[in-house]
Amino acid sequence: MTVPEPIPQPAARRKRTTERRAEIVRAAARIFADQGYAQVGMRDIADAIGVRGASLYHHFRSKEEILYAICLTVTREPVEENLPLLDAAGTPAERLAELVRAHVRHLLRRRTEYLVGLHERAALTPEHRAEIDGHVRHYHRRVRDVLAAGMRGGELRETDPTLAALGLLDMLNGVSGWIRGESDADADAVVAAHTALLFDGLRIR
Amino acid sequence: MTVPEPIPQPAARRKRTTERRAEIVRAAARIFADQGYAQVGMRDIADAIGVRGASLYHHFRSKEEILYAICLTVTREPVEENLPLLDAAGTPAERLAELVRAHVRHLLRRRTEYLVGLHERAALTPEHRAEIDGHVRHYHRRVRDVLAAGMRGGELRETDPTLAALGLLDMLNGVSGWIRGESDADADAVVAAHTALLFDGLRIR
DNA sequence: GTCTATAGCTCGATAGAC
DNA sequence: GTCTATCGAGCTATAGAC
Repeated sequence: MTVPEPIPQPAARRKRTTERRAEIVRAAARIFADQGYAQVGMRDIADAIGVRGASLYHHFRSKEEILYAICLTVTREPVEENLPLLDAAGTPAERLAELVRAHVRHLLRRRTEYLVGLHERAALTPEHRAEIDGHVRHYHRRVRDVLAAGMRGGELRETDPTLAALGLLDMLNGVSGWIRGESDADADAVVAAHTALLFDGLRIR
Repeated sequence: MTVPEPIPQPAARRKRTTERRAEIVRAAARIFADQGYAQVGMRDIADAIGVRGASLYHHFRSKEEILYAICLTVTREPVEENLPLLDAAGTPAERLAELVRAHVRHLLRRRTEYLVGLHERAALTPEHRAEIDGHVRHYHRRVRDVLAAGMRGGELRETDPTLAALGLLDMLNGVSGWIRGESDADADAVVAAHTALLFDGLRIR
């Protein structure tokens, strides 16, 4: 019998699809964050992981789909991972404080993705843009509703819950612009300061 | 005698340089905010004001110089117009509250410029980038110093003044992402809510 | 799964007439 | 100050070999 041996591919040339995808997204986020989405070419991303530009099209249909993957990381992931904390035990203020901690920790873990996902949404297709905006609005509404519940219960000061939720989330997302470090402890230093600022305010009374 | 009459140029074709510059900047900010700096071509900007692309190069040396002009509006202008309020009479908290009001009012007047200037700095040349970042850091330092003065004087709660200034400015600048309206009164509704949030906090004590 | 090669565009910027 | 015309560079994406 003459069944031909399978030709072994050079190991350096193969890589499992799923990890390659993640590698591309991570590299792209890094470069997009530094230079801006549209200034970056597919060749730049390919160079960063040691392949040719054309090879990226085996994993993503377009450059925009890479951006879409980054945006999902900073919108759908927080919805799935952080919002359940708002359904846990405790008062509204306690649950909100837990969300703040989880939000900043996630933000530090995915810092470059936040920098891109917060600033480059204009480059998404209308369909992707609509989905991403939907996640953002969902997150905001849940925060607003917990704020409103805390006000009804007498735990939080009466104010417009929509504006309060916008202010709170703007403050938290702005952290991605300047936070340094890697660990949850690095995040928690910011969490302590911002939680005190948000709940107790600047002024001594 | 046959002195030739000067040929009158069609009025629609002439426009004084300074107002043309402002017109270009305003149109560019609008389109950059909608579509992102790099997605927009010089032809798009030219179309919006009814000229050909080449004509823009009589007023600006490059597309980047238009972006630079926009960024100056949202960084140098606040330094020049808002920071003097921190030197006025009153306690640190009172002067800070005046700065918050002026900041949000300026932000609403130049809303599209803020959307661009906050998100597209990566596209500036290194020299322009350095100057813009310098204005931003200057503004932040002055806010931080007033916060620190308020803490020393016992008017404000003790906390890291650098983190507090970053949190405060992130909250204020985030307003550009969702505020609607035109007038100072529209701005002041947000100012009232955010000032209460920043100074008194969410929690009832 | 990655490669070479290139099609097909679009864009920023310039030259020179009016 | 604006125009027409165009250069040359750079880009995304595809075709097809390996």
